[in-house]
Amino acid sequence: MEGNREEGIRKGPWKAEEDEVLINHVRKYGPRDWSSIRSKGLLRRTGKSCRLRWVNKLRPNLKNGCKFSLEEERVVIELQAQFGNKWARIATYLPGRTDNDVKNFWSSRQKRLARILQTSPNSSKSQKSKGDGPSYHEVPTFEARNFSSSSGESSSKVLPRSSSCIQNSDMIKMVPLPDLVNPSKLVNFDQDLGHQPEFNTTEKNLCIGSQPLIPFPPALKSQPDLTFSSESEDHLARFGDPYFDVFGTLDALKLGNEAELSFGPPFLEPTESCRTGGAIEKFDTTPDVFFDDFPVDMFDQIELLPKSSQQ
DNA sequence: AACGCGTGCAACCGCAAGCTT
DNA sequence: CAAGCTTGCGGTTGCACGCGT
Repeated sequence: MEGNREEGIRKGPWKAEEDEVLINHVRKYGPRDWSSIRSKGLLRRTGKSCRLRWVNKLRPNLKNGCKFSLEEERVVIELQAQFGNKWARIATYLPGRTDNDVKNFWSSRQKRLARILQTSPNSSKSQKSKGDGPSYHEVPTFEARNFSSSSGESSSKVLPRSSSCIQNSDMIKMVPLPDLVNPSKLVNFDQDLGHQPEFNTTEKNLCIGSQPLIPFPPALKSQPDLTFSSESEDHLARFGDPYFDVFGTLDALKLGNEAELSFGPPFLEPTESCRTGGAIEKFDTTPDVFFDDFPVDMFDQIELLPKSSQQ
């Protein structure tokens, strides 16, 4: 429309001066009229670029440079299962996080997971001790280190695979992963994650134990609360089935015949790890270092507890 | 010390929805 | 009602950094 005025458009990393101009604009006019920033000659950036910069970096109360906490990871995982790749929507459940953050987090996670699952099956160190049969039909116990950054001390709890993982009320309620961890379904892994249309929307809150996981932002008061899919409930019901391949891919990894899972209050450590050294990254990884590489959620899909009024 | 690789993040692009005229 | 414009969203890409070899 305006011909070659495009030529003057600046791209690439933002300078501090540009940020300042943008912030001043928002102070004066609010976070809108992005395109006027360029038309007024304040910046040689497109309105889109300005908006993106504001939303992703300059907006107040952003958790910039802060790793996703375990709680946040769970929220993302559960909401992604429910909403699909609706990053903006998911981000509204995560104060201080942007859709870009969520998107990047998820994409990194996907890559990591895909890589692990790709390389694991023939890994010599993972399999050889397991014998001939499909390892995932064995019944190992499973250990996960305490994810807390506080110390190497972890109050591990053994979770026999064939037993119910539902812990008592102050513990995380464990729900087995859906088929996405079933190696036979890996081909369509991404697609499968992208849509799970069977999720219902009834009155439930996202909780860990008896605690609501996160407060829902006011803007979402009209949103249906998170729910637990019938599919997940089905997995839950099947969890006692020794042939239900919840941890199959674990066997394919470095998991031996035994592993423990530890859950409990320290596991729920909130996000204060921000800017203090990346607790998640640094959680104790003693011998079972496989956990470092392991997608956290492979074991810990959270259960959404019904509101008391519901049952 | 150098190199390669993996990862995280910032930013761009195209498309779609919503709004305004 | 339609066209143009703005805003928002999701996918993708490129770069910088850290880590292992």
